[in-house]
Amino acid sequence: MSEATAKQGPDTRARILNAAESLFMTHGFEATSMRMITGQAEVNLAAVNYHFGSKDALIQEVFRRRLTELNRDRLGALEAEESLANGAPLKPSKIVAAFFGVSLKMAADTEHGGATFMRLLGRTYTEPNEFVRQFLAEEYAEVVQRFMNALYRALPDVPREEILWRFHFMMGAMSYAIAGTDALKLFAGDFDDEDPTRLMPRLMSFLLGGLRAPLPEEVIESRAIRRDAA
Amino acid sequence: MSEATAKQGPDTRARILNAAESLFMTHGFEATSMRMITGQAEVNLAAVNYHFGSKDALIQEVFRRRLTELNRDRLGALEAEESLANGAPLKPSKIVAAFFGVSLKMAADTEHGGATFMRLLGRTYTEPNEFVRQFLAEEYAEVVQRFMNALYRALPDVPREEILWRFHFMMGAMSYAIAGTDALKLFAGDFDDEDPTRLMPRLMSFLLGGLRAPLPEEVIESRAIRRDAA
DNA sequence: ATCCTGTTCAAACGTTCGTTTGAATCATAC
DNA sequence: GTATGATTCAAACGAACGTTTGAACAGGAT
Repeated sequence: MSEATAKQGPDTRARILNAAESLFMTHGFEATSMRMITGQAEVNLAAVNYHFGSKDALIQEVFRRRLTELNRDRLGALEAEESLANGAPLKPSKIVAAFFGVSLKMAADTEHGGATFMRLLGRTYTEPNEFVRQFLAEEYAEVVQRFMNALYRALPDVPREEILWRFHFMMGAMSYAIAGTDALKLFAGDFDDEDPTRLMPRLMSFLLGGLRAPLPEEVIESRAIRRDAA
Repeated sequence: MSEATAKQGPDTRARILNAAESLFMTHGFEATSMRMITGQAEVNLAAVNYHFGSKDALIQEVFRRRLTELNRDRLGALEAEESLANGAPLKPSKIVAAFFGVSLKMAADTEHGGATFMRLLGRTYTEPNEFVRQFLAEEYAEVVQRFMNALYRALPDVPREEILWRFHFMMGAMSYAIAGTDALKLFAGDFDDEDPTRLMPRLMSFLLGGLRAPLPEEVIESRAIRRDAA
């Protein structure tokens, strides 16, 4: 063979990744067996270990494939705003829109499995599995750092710790929004699924409202004291 | 034996429930084996099946034990506010504080395992396991209905669908806030764990900011149109 | 002392898991 | 054609899983 990959009909590797992605979302990592994956992908049981080495390595590859693209798009959106701003601090709404807009865009892509992946990702932030968490942390490190710095510049009067927390809250709201309607139906059985494109403005309003909310009294007080001391 | 329960040293049932709760949080349901549970609880392997019937039934009991108390407290807090209000609609902040305040209070109780449970619960809203979701839905139905109705009364001008979404977002933010610092460290390695009692005011500011945020333009427009038609 | 009932215990059950193996199959290079 | 290296395949591996079993043990009532 010439090099790296290739052969057989509709590429075995991709078939496995797609089947795994979808099954992981439906059943979770542990509850998804190799036999379920290879069955749905219509490949031989041994194919996973041949192409990826192990089940754990397959899980990593499922995330790597998508996260690379997702985080590249997020950084791209941020940099586009930054070059528009010409060195001035960005508006918080632009920063939030860059990060979460890209996420929701992938979540809306039902054609190429983006929606499936984002729901899987939302679940995985709280995943107990140690090495999955470790891997996510590494993949996210740079992007989060960049966005946090943009927010620090945009909100110089808000304590950094407070911004960090609120970013955390925003991630939670988004994850639920995407992981989704399932959980919503959990609250209201009569809930209509309706047009998912309306999610973006809804979520954005909520996130910005939360981000710009008045600081809790404790924080205001402690800052006032610190200012007095200075 | 007289009736229901009892015998042996430090109650076998409770030992199993505590061990299971803690292990489920650390490893997830599927990755936690009966042998791990009975090992940590220092009881015989067969004790789980004897006392609970099956692993699935044990999972249910772990949740039932805590959720019954949690939802009773939530309803209690809501009713206390309602009786204070004397029939007038409650302020949204009071409603939100009743629901999420009780949650955070349990999350702050590290003495009796409340913290462990709340982190487990946060993870479980997005749990793939079908019957766990089904069970959660049943346990939550009444409480959520009551709180939603209170919010409908408190915010008569906001479309009910919008309130439902925002409640959903709030649940997400809270879950992340509790499930927690783990995920936060995922974003910022240098993050200090610090005083968890400060979480409550932080989260409450964010939630209320989000809940009271201006409606997205789409919604405002569609309401204006509807009003014109009327 | 005897029986009864609730509980514990060690051992085993059958099933399913992730992984490994070695032969079969295929496309290309010579 | 024949050799070569990549891929597929059916079958098996040992380990771990949730559950069941039947005997052992406990305390209270008769």
